[in-house]
Amino acid sequence: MTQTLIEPRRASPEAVVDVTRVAVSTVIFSLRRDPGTDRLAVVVPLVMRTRDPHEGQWALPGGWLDATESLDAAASRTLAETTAIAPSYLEQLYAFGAVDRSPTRVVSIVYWALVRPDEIPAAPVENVSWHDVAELPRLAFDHNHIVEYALWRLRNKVGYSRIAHGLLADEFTLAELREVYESILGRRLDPANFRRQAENSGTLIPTDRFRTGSHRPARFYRYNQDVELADRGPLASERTPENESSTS
Amino acid sequence: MTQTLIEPRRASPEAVVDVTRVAVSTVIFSLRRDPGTDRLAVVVPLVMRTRDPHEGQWALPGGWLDATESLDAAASRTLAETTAIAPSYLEQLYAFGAVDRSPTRVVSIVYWALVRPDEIPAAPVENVSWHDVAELPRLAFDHNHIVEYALWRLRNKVGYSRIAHGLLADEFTLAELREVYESILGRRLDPANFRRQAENSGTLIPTDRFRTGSHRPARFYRYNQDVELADRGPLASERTPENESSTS
DNA sequence: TCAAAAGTGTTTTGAATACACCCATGC
DNA sequence: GCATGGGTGTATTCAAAACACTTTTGA
Repeated sequence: MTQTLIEPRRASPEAVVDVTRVAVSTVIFSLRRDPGTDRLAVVVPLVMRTRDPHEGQWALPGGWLDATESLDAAASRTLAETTAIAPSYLEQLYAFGAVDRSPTRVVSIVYWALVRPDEIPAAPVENVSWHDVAELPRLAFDHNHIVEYALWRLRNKVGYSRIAHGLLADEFTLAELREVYESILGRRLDPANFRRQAENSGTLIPTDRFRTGSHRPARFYRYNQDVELADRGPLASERTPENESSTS
Repeated sequence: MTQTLIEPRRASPEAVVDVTRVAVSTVIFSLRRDPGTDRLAVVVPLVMRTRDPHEGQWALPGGWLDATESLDAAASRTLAETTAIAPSYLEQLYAFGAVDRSPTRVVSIVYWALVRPDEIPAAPVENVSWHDVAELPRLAFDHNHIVEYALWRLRNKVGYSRIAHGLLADEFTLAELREVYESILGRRLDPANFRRQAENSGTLIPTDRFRTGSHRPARFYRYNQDVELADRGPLASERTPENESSTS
């Protein structure tokens, strides 16, 4: 089901030189526990390109914008075709349009998304593999640059919104939530202070269940679904049903 | 020199139904003192459309993306053609691509810019007029929505960056700077606290000159040019010479 | 001398931080 | 019991805010 960038049909070959095509790509973030270090790593799915340009290189999942679908819809479709899952968060990142970013003129509307690790299908998808963002290979086009920018946005936004929740299952302990923040920000957080901030945010609902382990049980929390993952301003009303996540 | 949205030449008429065209528009913010209330108002230049669709309605300045120019370059060109001035700040806002936002399929890459009032040419440009964003008429396409979103971004960004400086001349008093903030945020700020924040920001350089008026003279300040107007992350390196402002 | 804006000082509040310490469980 | 993470209490630091007060000018 993976759709890579191939030439769409066009009216006449002569038009090529003058035509700017619109592509949509998505940087899909998720988390994976490294079996070796036992630490959470931020990972993104990449697609192996099977044709030129950049055949044999890893690239962001994406495809051409259909004339009959909105940008958001195109991002959702792309994402579903690649990973077969609905993201818990999806937001437009940036439009990249340097003239020389591709052999032919392509403007890419790039989205970024968050996916809960438990929603990633166990069965691997052909030509797709998840990569630690800290150890990315050289990607096709300007995709290294794009991932770098998406990471910057993720790290910024995690500081003033609750998007980290988009990477967690419905119920989670405060230690698990803290670990998400730590893996994204790349530094340790004080458990006591983190707990207070989380509790005072008004977005967490304590449950009656506890995670039992080898030590004192930790309370499970849920999210207050009334609170948006992030303030998107006047854009929030633009959301279409296909972008609504399983959060709701 | 005002360029409005007209049909670009295309290879063959049959291609129309399948072609998605890319336009670039810019929300250009500036400030104007209302002669009546003597208060600063946030204003944007609008262009009267002289042909369908939406003939006779005001619209954001914009034009089609040339196949040989980057998105940033297209925004700069558009802006220069409309206002004949270089903005002190220019940043991509959002890509709008709803299917029904125009009779034909158009994806608009929208930028937002800041312009110093003293850089606006006194001679009016044909079909262009500046409007108070608080009293906008019904605009063409989804441009009301776009301006609303741009305003939201401006108000957000003014809180954690020094972009307000992009609306002021080289030298200014703290009262003038404070008035810019007040007009953007729509609320009064404490002069004493504002002064302290401004002085501690490390971005202001006091001069030896003073604004004399009917009362105690106020010191002029300049900006520390070493500090960027806003942290644009990894995107900062993307800036091309044509986007560099007169700030540098 | 007075009005008005420039500029300083002081107090309070609240959030972020650091860190000491108690609690509850499996082993 | 004791190791280990869960969870609480508290002191410190820092910035934002509120507001009283002094300074300097033109009229």
